[in-house]
Amino acid sequence: MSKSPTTKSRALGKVTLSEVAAHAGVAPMTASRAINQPELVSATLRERVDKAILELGYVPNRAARALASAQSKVIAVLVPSLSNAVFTAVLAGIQDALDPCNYQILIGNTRYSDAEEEKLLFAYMQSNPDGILLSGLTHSPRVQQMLATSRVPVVSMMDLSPEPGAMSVGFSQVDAGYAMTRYLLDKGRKRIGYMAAQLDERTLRRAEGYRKAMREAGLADPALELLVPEPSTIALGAELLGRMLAKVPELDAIFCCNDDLAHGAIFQCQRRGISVPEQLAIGGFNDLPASAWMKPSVTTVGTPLYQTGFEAASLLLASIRGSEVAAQRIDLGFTLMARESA
Amino acid sequence: MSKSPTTKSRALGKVTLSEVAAHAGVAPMTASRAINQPELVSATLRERVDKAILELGYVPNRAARALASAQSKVIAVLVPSLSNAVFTAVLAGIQDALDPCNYQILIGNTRYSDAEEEKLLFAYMQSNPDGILLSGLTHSPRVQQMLATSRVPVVSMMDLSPEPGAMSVGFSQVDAGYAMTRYLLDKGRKRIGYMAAQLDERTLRRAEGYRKAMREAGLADPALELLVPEPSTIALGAELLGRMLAKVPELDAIFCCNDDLAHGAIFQCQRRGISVPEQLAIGGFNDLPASAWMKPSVTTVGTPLYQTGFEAASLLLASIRGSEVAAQRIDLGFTLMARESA
DNA sequence: CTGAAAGCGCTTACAG
DNA sequence: CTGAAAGCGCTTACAG
Repeated sequence: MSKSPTTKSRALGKVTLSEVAAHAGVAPMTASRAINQPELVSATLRERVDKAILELGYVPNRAARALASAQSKVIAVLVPSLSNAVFTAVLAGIQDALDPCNYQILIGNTRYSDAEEEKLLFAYMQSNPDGILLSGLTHSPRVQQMLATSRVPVVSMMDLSPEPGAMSVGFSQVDAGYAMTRYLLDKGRKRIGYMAAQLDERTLRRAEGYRKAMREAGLADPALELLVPEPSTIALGAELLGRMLAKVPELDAIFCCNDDLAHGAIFQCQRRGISVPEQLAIGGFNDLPASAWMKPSVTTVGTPLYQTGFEAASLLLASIRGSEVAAQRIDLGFTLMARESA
Repeated sequence: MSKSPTTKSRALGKVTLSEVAAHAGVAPMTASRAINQPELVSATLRERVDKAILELGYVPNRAARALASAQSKVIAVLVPSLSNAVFTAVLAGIQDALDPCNYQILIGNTRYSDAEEEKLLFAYMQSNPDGILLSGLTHSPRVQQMLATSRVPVVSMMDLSPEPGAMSVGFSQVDAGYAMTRYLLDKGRKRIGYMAAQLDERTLRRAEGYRKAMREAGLADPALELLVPEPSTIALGAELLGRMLAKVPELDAIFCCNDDLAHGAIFQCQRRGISVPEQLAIGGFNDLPASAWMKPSVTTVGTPLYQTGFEAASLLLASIRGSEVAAQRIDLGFTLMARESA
């Protein structure tokens, strides 16, 4: 009550629920109900409490509520990158799905690193999240263990889990890789290269699809693959185009594991005077905004990014609420966007 | 102690500090110290506690700690967009600066909306953040009021505050807008258009710089400006190029308020057979990755995105720690990148 | 260096 | 519909 403001007290010095209650002439419990379950409070008292809140400028203390209720109202989201437009699109979907529910979203950027993912997950676990959204299917043993121990609902995004109990939302990366390769094959291309960076699990699964299609066509050749661990950028796409051509001069098509690489490869072709698609067909992945507008426009695989985030968050919400979860595994599919570059 | 696991108890059912302490044969206080200030605990006890933590799989409860210590170890960051590469670059800098300090970062996407900003800030205030990072200088009265009431340290990013006490990190948007216009003028261009989207405060300040330069050159003409409120995209850049040209056929240069618009405008020129920069010079803003690689490469203004985030977070940290904050206003400058498009 | 007591600001679980 | 009691899991502020 009478703490001198200069004394370093352990309290925040902010307005508390009790003060609101006192101001409104009710018990703290009633003030709490007026805020969280107003329908259980008589109109008169509810108004008195609302007035007190406004007059005092009351801001609820989330930590206290979390501690008392054992519910954090926190959802943790782990994505491998924020600079990659792919994941910001997924995040937009998540935000929209979660927006009405008043959850606090913890966004963690793992930077494609298992160690970072472990660190972030451990940090987030301390907030007792009500649910977790993860990118991809494969995680380190320690991450798997933390998840198993906590028994928090988890939804995986961007690929489909083969495990029966697991919740996942996305599409088959293998099938999508296969589809693009098949498309290039159908266009009559024979020497089709696969160019990939980052080497995350999705990139590798697209490579599987590529190999399957090439094998079926009797055109498989390891020399056609160029996979590097560096982060995927336009600059890298430009560089890899050069290396690819040096390795396989008779190349007639390239499937880039994503659009950044494809854009870089196309810019490089323009600088070298290689005509796309006449001399070299180029396919990308994810259909980033520039792909539709570049000249030549980029043939690529349209993927349900926003929707993946939206559906994954919705599934997680349903699971948190304990309602019967219809589909544990939501296949959103993909679309081959045939344009000018291939 | 003996709660049946089927009973819905108010507790989380997780291992607590007290259990760790009991397991290690010490008081809870000692276990707490072993975790937070290990140097104050004897080696023997420290090891016993560490062992107990491992064996029990203890995860600290952040809410309890926050409540008891009146310190949240949370920093809230509000950015107007996540799909815009500008802000993800800023975020990367923030993450790197904050990484060693074990803060939890709350990333809020205001979507360029004052209402959203208010909503997010109010939600974040409930977590009692130790500090706040804001984008831009201008905010709604309610946001200003929340900030003032809370007395939480705030650092503004992306522009320089004229207010003496305020902390800000960025560069002068007006000066940068002026510099690009001056550059086009120096190239001998006369009918220089300004094309802008979103109409956020930065876009408007760049417009001020543009107008100043045009006025000084005696070439100012309101007809040369095309400002629209829609979000900035490549598609919009392509569309605005058309509208601009229809309005001012003799246009010989365009300053686009950002690179997305510039890319769209250039793609549109390529589709219409307009040569850049011969017939039309095009300048952009922010130096996104594609700008260096496109053909023609894009003349633009390089801005210290990552650094802004890094320095802003560092300044905030210093302010939270109460150390003498050297510069309240950090001007990181900008760089005109002269390339092929202008 | 170690610990017993009290309290942070809420909500749960009961009563009435 | 309203409220008094107890407790969530930690840390502060004191003692020893």
